[in-house]
Amino acid sequence: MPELPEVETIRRSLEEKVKGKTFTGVEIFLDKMLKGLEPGDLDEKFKGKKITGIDRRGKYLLINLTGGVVMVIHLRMTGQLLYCAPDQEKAKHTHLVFHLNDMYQLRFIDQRQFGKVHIVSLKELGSISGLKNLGVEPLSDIFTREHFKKGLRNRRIKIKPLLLDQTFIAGIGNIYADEALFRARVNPEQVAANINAREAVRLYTAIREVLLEGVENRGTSIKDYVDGDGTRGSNQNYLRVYGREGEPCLKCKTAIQRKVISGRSAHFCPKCQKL
DNA sequence: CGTCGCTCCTGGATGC
DNA sequence: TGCATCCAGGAGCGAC
Repeated sequence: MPELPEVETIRRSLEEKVKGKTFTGVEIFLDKMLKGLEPGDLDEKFKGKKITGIDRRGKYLLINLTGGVVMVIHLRMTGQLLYCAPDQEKAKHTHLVFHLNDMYQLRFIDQRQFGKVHIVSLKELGSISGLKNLGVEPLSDIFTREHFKKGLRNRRIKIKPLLLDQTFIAGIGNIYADEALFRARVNPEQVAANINAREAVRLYTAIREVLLEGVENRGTSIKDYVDGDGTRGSNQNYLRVYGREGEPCLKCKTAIQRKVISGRSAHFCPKCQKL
């Protein structure tokens, strides 16, 4: 579910609520969702730690605590992280409840149970392989046209699965990949190395645009996604290809196609995005 | 190393 | 209505 714009929206909405607050305890309803916190290190690693800020890397949320402790959270497909009043009814699939000293709670909810919360010391951060191997942040200054063009060189993989590869670029998921490819008029099955300079620049620009607009619209809420306050985003109203199979292309009226590429559904206009 | 297919789950939509 | 099947926004893992 949540891709870069959604995770960034959650980060912003949560940070203003919990920054400066202190954790007082945790309730664990499903063991496997929480990693790195044994009953023995509850006090040392968690209780009494104050939240100093929240960062984002790719689709990971990093909640920084005093004492060099970090909560690393990945929401995968259906995860939610909600700041809740204590009397708010517990939603189905609430697996972890973190208690704060303002009596409010940070709740981790995840229908499909693919998400994960790690509580680690700074020196253990490197043991989270997905985080360690993340690629460039697409909205940062070091992600340049040249950086992107270079990354395509010699890659025999199709461009769509490459965009989804988090070690290539961090934070793009299925929705924004399809939207970026449509705007750049690049076919999702195009082999990365065969993308020419002009197309590469278009795709580079499109990636930044769709992600930035996604953040401005506070994320894409198709099914489960809400921010830290439980508020839905509005970017689903502006999607041009994702979820529009059979509907007319907004540019040429050709029916949008859906095709499984590398195990993921890709949505594209067969006329505007010729191979 | 690069690429691909399978897998972890629940539940909503669809088909018979 | 009941039941089976397919599908979903992600990514780690083993196989080749």
